[in-house]
Amino acid sequence: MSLKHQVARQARAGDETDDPADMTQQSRPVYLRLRDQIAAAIIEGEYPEGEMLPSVRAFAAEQGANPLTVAKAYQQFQADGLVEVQRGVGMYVVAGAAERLRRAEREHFLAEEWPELRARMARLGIEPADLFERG
Amino acid sequence: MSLKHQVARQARAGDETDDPADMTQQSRPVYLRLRDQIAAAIIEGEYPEGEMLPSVRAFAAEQGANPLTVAKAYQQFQADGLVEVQRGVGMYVVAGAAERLRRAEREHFLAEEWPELRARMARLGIEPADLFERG
DNA sequence: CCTGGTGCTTCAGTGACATAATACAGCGCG
DNA sequence: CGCGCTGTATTATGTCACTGAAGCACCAGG
Repeated sequence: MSLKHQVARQARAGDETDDPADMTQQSRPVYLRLRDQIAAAIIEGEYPEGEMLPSVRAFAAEQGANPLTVAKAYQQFQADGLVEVQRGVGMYVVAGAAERLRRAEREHFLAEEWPELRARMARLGIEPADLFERG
Repeated sequence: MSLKHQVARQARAGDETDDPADMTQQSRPVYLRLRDQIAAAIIEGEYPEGEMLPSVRAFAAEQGANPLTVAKAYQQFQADGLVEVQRGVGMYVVAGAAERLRRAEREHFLAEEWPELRARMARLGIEPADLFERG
């Protein structure tokens, strides 16, 4: 068996523990998973600007989640002004949301994640150049 | 008003920090933080092979954590056979642990993390050149 | 022996997370 | 208007990860 370190699979409430000997799994909360999923969809134009996002109920049914959980994921986008809420109608992607989102995530990645990622790669003996040479 | 349990793990989309009450930004569990820290120390030879790891109590006191939490972090290493437990004495780093650990983490990184990391970088429009201009 | 170090087990509390059921508020359309 | 869709608020329930405190089991040395 392999070493099981810093994996981050998903095994949240309601899931069965497939491995009784190892119950130490930090699972990503559902609403954060959904949030990332939606963010990626917006950036990639899957939800075009000006278009309506799936309703919380529809998206919840599609993802097998609770509408409240979906609402929690959506909430962060409206808090950031990336979607406009028309109560009783739906939530619409505002103009420039995709670019703003990409810019913000890009900045966050370069400033926060990359440094420690680079240190970790160095520790593991991985050269950054190697990663882009292979397919 | 917002939901009662808002976990503003944002710091990403949106520079308008609307809510200063930025509490637990998805704080990584302590035992996982410690585990990574120890893994890095083993790989870098800070805890040489054959040497004893700090006792759970000592390490807990040093890190300001609970001994049980430290034990939980250690547990994964002994489960993977990277440390040898001598009950009543201490936990010792087995021979070849550093290399095995590096190899395993490297493998995991390349197989699991890198693909989606690469996809995400592509989505964010990050070129390899961008990564080295800052470092 | 006994004392002090180790790891390890048991019991318990707190809070986040997710879900459910219910109800309310706003909008569009026939 | 009434119906059906939207998001939102409220309350309650259940589960589980995380953490902690106290105590047990083991070993070495005086």
